[in-house]
Amino acid sequence: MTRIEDVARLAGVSTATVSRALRGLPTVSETTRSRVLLAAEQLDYSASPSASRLAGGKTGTVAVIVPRITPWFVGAVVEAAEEVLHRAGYELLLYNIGGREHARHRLLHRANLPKRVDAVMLVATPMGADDLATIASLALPGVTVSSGTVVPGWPSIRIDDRAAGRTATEHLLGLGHRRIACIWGDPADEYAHPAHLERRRGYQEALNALGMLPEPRLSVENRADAEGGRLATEELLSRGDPPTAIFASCDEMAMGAVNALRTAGVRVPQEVSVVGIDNHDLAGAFGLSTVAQPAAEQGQLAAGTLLGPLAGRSRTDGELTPVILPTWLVARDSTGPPRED
Amino acid sequence: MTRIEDVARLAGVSTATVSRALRGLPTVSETTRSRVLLAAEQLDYSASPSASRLAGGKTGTVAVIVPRITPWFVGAVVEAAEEVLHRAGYELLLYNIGGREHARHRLLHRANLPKRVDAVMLVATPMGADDLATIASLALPGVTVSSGTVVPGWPSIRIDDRAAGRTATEHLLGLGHRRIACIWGDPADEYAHPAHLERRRGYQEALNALGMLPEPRLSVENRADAEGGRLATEELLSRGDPPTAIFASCDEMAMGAVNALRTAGVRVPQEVSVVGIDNHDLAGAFGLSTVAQPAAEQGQLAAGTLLGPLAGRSRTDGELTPVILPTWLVARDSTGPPRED
DNA sequence: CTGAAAGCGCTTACAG
DNA sequence: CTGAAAGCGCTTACAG
Repeated sequence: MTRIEDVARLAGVSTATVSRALRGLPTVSETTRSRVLLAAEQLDYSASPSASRLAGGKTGTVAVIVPRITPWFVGAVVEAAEEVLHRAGYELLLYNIGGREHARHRLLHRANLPKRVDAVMLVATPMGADDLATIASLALPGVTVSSGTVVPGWPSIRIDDRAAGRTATEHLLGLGHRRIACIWGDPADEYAHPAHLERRRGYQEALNALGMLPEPRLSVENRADAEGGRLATEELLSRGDPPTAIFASCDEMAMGAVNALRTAGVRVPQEVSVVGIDNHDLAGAFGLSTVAQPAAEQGQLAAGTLLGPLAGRSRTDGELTPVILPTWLVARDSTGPPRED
Repeated sequence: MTRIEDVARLAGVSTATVSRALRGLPTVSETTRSRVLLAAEQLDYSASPSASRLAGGKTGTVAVIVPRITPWFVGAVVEAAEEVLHRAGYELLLYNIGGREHARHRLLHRANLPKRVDAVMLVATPMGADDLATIASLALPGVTVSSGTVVPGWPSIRIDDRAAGRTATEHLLGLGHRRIACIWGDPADEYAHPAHLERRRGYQEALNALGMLPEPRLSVENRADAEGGRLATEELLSRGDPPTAIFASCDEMAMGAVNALRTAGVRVPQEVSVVGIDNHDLAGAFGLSTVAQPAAEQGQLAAGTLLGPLAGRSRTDGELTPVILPTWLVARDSTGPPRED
């Protein structure tokens, strides 16, 4: 491994000058800089990250914290953020804290985040009060993406989940449906993502706006995935007097619902319509009507937000208004007018 | 930030002893160790990674290289590997080299991987001869997961893609189909993943075994996602004299195929059967028949494989037989006997 | 614009 | 089993 000293010797300058020249600091004459660059090139030199970090105090790394990796939304956000970050020369340390309490605890208490990274990005990861306090004590810059909870001092990027729920429900109402069920995800445990709750609230608001009251028996809660959607829908069907339409709080659940209906011999959308939220990668192939949210844009924006603080620019400490990205209806084949009885 | 010296002072020992005690080295008396542990606890001390790396030469980090993050298989592998790695105390640096040639080049030539990580995991990322030579010159331990190409000296974990293609096709043949189309992914560019080619070969072999010859007009190539499956299927339908069954080289394409068929008014499986490969997360909700492969297991195994070299144990340099995991048929609702004409 | 020197916070022979 | 000291390879005031 060639060291900075080798480059300094070859270029005939001090190591301090090599360091400055290679990092593009302005206090180096052009002729010196080019000499250094040439020498570094010849020796195929690049600085040791560990040494730079120890001496400079910056890690050039950001921690991306996710609750899972496989869900479509998480993957899309991380993928987009990764590109922005790497393009800007930063590394991405991935932490999946999942449902595993010890993983969350280890990350927050033992991982020593401030010594490992310069910034943190929280994707779809709600935090309890305890965790929020811990994070605040880290004094790292950060950003949250669709995380339900807001970290004081960090920008937040998200959609308006309640509005998305309203849009989905209004789509069904507009088609003429009046018996609309809601299947929604994530039971209310400590780390449940509030998005589903919000979306359900949107559903209720849309009904209320028409003077309707959501029927408790038309509301079923289950896991926020396809399997949960299937189970919730089976439960719904077992209760008798089925709805003419189902609003699901995410596309995975909606797909499970469509599957359960077809399995039960119920035609979609002729007998029952289904609408979800997200515009999952496979929603198109599924023919699923949904309310789309821009996932990649959220990842890009979030990463972009970090670039300033990473470069040392302290954030404008003004009040941080959340960035709320638009959602929009994408009507496909899983919704239609209710059957004429 | 408390430093090792603070702990040493409080415990009344040297920093060398603190370092040894905290890392669990055997050359420390139990009474000393517990004194050190207590002091570290009191001061909430944990070693600075940068300093440890610089002094010790180990990064405690592994690079996970992927071609994308959103595909189901990649996410499932990374998720499983992440858990094993973090549990063992290692960090995970994520590199998405995507289709971006400059990302691949930067990672291999500029990122200085040996100074950043102790090991590398290649997920579903085939490499050209040039890249292989570069990787070999890095002299890092590593492992490949379903990457098509094998890196000399690295274990490889994968499935038998050709056998999977055969199994899928034999399923259709067993149902009585004789006009079976193949839609398959990834055109043959330099970085195309060979899995699709192999799976298609399995399809051909299955036909050959029955004395049949694959018809060129029943074979269509397109992108390895739902959209590509849709387009390939539309092309197939436009050629007239359609098949009674379609084998798709991955589930995403299969879902796109089912969608294209339904959109064209063709019932699945009554008029045309569709089978994929992977057992994608949503294949169940989709009712898709498929040949399943164990993704999480591949991630776990791969991460486990790295643990030895990471701990300093040099690999048994014997010949590395690839670990080939089993695949199995999961018949759902998208396949059935051909229509009686 | 440039250099000498100190220092970042650990780990590792080496010696005892 | 333990410690003093050197060293890992950079960056950063400080001085000029």
